[in-house]
Amino acid sequence: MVTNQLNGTFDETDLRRADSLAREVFSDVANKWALLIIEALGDDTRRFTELRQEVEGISHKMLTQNLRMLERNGLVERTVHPTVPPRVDYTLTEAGLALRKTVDWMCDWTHRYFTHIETSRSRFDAR
Amino acid sequence: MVTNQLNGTFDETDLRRADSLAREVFSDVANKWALLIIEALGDDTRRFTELRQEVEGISHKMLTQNLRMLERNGLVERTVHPTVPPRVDYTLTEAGLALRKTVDWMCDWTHRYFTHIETSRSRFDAR
DNA sequence: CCGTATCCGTCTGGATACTG
DNA sequence: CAGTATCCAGACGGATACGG
Repeated sequence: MVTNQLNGTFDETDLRRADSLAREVFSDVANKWALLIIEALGDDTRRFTELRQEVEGISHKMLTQNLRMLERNGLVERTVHPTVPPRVDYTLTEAGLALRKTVDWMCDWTHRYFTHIETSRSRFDAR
Repeated sequence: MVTNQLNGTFDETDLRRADSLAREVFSDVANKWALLIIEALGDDTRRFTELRQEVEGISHKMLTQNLRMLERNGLVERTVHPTVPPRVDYTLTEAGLALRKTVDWMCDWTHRYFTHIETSRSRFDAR
């Protein structure tokens, strides 16, 4: 489980609280769109429509939904400019940036094991 | 996008192939159950039923499904012992172990930003 | 013990239309 | 431009049963 990384600075109930939260956040964040959005945000500030273009194949609905979720968990900051037409900027918070590092590593991994994956797939599919 | 990590040792078509594969693998792997299974496997060898217990809440079906997927992508090795009753062992491959490191980091992250996330959530939910 | 197949409700997620 | 609401097809995922 996700809790075997916990160090022992909490008491019993805190531990259980941390546990269930960790599990919740993990379920929230460990999904395709969320991670792709985080990756797309990078170090910059992005507008809604920019993100929509950069995260290929994402629908309007999924984008708002995931952005709300990321905002709720404190990974993304949303700033609304009261102009006409409205302009909304999204930026990664410090926590978001930290998580992005791990997403970067996942991307690295994908490319490092590119060949391995490809051959393993065709070997598997050959049955 | 996931491709901005590519270094230039491929030609045009290879690049596009690597791109779409990366995207595919990313979609496969970036899901709750897959990551929890990888985390549960750890450095050891696990049997089907052991995994079923360790990954809390996973159903029989989801476990087999994800294990097949991980096997196909070369993250998990499956060895069948021809005994009665049958015994099947699952182990992370080198690629799997490498990916597990990033999952570990994600878990670390969850705990490091525990407080931040919690306060951000209650702040958000207060509206 | 491990795996596959089937059934069937639930939820996801896309398309569309409408507000500020 | 950004966001919300509604509708609905199709995928997901759990329960169950059966086979090796």
